[in-house]
Amino acid sequence: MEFVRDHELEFVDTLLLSGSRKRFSRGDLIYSETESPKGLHYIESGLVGLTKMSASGNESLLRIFRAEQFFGHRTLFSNEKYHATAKCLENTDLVFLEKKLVFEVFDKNPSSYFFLARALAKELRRAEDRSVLISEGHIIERVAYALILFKKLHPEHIWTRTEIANYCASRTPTVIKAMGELEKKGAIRQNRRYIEILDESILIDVVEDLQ
Amino acid sequence: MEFVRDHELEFVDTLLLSGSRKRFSRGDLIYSETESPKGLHYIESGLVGLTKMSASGNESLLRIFRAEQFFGHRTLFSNEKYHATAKCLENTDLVFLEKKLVFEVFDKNPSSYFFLARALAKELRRAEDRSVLISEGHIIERVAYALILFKKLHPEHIWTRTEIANYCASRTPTVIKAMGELEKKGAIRQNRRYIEILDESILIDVVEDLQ
DNA sequence: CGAATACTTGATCCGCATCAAGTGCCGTGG
DNA sequence: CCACGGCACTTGATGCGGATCAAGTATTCG
Repeated sequence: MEFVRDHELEFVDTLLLSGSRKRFSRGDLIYSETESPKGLHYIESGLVGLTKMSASGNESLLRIFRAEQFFGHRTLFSNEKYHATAKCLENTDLVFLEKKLVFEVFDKNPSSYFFLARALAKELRRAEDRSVLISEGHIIERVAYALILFKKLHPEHIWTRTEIANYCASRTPTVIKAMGELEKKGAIRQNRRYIEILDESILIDVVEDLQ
Repeated sequence: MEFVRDHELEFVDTLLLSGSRKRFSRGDLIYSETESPKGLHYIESGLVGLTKMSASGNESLLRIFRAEQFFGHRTLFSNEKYHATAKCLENTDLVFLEKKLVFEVFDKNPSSYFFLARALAKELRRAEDRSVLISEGHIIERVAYALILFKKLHPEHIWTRTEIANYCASRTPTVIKAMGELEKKGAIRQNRRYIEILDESILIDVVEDLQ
């Protein structure tokens, strides 16, 4: 969840002033599936992924939160238990905001729930777009789509092949082979773990070809 | 979107009084992808599916709305264009609520956006649960899951094999074969188009076995 | 009663999961 | 600052689940 800059309101600052700060490392869990929310989380720097594991070993990467965004809001305000796990994709500095405080501040600010609803609406669209993608596309399209999306939203992060696979509902070796194809087409260049997009239009073509 | 009974407020009634009624038939489109929302829709009776098609002919069934629920809310309040298509799964009686009116009534009622956020939160969880399901499960689990869900949420509807396939990110013949398996296990009985669940615990086992 | 839609079954094929056996890189701790 | 342990990356071989195609039957609705 991110509050739109234009409308950024003092109540957000109020919240952040009263939070407690903590540093996490890549791989650390912030919260786990089935736990009850104790508050809201805000990212000062770093990257957090919302993932859901299955016993068959598949880990889905459902949502990604970056610096200056909140997360944990869906569960907190819906009065449920976490349905997925929040895990650091990078070393991350977090601010934790006590549940009681969050509700106080939100209830005092009439527009807060409107912004919350807007954020959830956007996340719902993205979740449904992703589910259409993974339910029909060939793997090369899915990877192309993920690369475009990641470049746009989280360009600073070094995406591992496994993270891409988890987003694409595929597996590491398959993603590596697909990226080999994309490199052959001249769409990307791979240099060690770094992925450079040479020609985004080729990626877009790949995605649209079969959609 | 559904307003919780306990909290059902007069503003909902206010809205519905000022709406215009219209009857639709199975298969009719209420709105299509890329259109701009003109208002909010309410179902008096019937069933509406939110679907997204791809040129490759796959149709994903993303969300299902039943009697006494609103739909079109995600797009209306997020100020986007529709990302999917609303299509009647049964003959349906709708109430259409003018955009301007909806915003007036919502803005006048402080709790309205809270309920909207809660509804979106629930829909987001369901969307993500579905995406985990379709990204990892064997087809028999997916069908079992869909049958449990449909029985719980929309028991009155006669679900076609194709609708189930669209929800499960699969295809009609595959679903038919999976349902044959489930019938062999004694979990369900099929009688023409009607599907009877004989032993839900078997379905649950199937879902949990491989998860 | 006829047309459209839904269901069914079997044959074929291929994309990708899976497995295995490496190599390469990198951060971290001595 | 270097060595080493743990990830991340890579590649090839194999097998299978389910998509696809096709042809036909059943059912529902107008």
